[in-house]
Amino acid sequence: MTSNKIPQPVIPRISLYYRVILESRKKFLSSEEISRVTQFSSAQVRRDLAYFGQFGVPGKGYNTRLLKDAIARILGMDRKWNVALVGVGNLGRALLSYKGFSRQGFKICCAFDNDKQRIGKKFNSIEVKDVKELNKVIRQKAVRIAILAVPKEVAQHLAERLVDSGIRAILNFAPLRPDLSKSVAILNIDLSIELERLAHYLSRED
Amino acid sequence: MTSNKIPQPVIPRISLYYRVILESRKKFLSSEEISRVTQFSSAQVRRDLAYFGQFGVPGKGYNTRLLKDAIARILGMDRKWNVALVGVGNLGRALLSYKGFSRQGFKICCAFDNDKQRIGKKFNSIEVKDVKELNKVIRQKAVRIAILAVPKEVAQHLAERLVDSGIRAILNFAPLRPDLSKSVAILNIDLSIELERLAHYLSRED
DNA sequence: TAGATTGTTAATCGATTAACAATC
DNA sequence: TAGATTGTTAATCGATTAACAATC
Repeated sequence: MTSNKIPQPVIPRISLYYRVILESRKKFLSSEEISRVTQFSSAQVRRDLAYFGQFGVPGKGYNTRLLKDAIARILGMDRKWNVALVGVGNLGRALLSYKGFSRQGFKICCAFDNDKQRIGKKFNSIEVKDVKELNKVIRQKAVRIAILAVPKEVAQHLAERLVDSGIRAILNFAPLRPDLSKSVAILNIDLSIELERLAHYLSRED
Repeated sequence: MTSNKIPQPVIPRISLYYRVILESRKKFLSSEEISRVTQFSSAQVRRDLAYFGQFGVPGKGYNTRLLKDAIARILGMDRKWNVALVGVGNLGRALLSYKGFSRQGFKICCAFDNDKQRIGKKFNSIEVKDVKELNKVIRQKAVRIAILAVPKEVAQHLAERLVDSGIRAILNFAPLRPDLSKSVAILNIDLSIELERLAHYLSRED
């Protein structure tokens, strides 16, 4: 029923459809209407949704309330997720203060650093713990998602410790791709690579 | 010579090869060696590089110094890039302080905000300017890359103003995809979508 | 019923890979 | 020369799209 042979790009697109639905006040939305807002073709909208079931009504479109619930379930947004944060530098603190996460059901429930200056301090009412306690705390709270915002030199090591602690999915901001068991999901947000893509684009221009 | 029909995923991979080359102390690197580090197949490494020319020596591999220079040229890393920052909230300040950018030739040369509390303040020796001056300053400095780190409510408007000011490439952190002329490159870093991908992955697991 | 829009299939497009002749 | 590795082609794989019968 769920993901049998779903193309990689489908889930991120479904997230975008979800936003459109959340913001719509209409009872029904057609694939054509979703297409207009997201810029994906209506055929793609229908195909993407059809991977997960039959949510539409021919001639009318998709019942917004039902589709919202269906997508929430697909994306795991029908529940709350605890998230562990490793690294409370500039970026880590920015993420701690970001209100958007909680609005979507993600709660940073613990934060770790190795810097004595930071340990014990509170940011956004989360107390920074010594990274030595990482394993203990994550196990105890049964956290499964982590955000890794540490220097590249320690990223591989800490990613491994996260997995040892029970983490199953990592959002990694270090400019290094940790090499982990294939059963752990890791998404790399690599700002240098994105900037290089832009620089390449401009270099071609002139 | 440059990009005629280069598949989208090529440039980000080339960025990763570039890192491997920068960190290698060997005179020659084979596609097989690059493959081992990056986890892309050696055929893919050769194919990707071949889009841009013939850099290798059959039987030996790629001359590291020559390949480094070639890729630097491809990625536009053979020069410096000025970058404008719009939005000096938590995330914007984190990006201002990030040392990694300058190491790669990107320099945040100006920063803008609409918050009186922030205007005039200096972060990392960059003075925050009133967003009203955005057009004037960006034109005058002839900046072509911008980082957009503002709330989603104002992202579309500010993206348009950036383009009006001469910006040709935008790294956007707002959870909204600005709709711009196709001739402007825009890359969206959308943390909500990435977290939803992870949540989806975990939801399938159990 | 007539009009609208879904869900799905087959055709197309785009990217990756395997294999190997060419070459150092 | 023998050994190694490139650059490239053809085959394969994966994702998107166009089209339309089914259906409300």
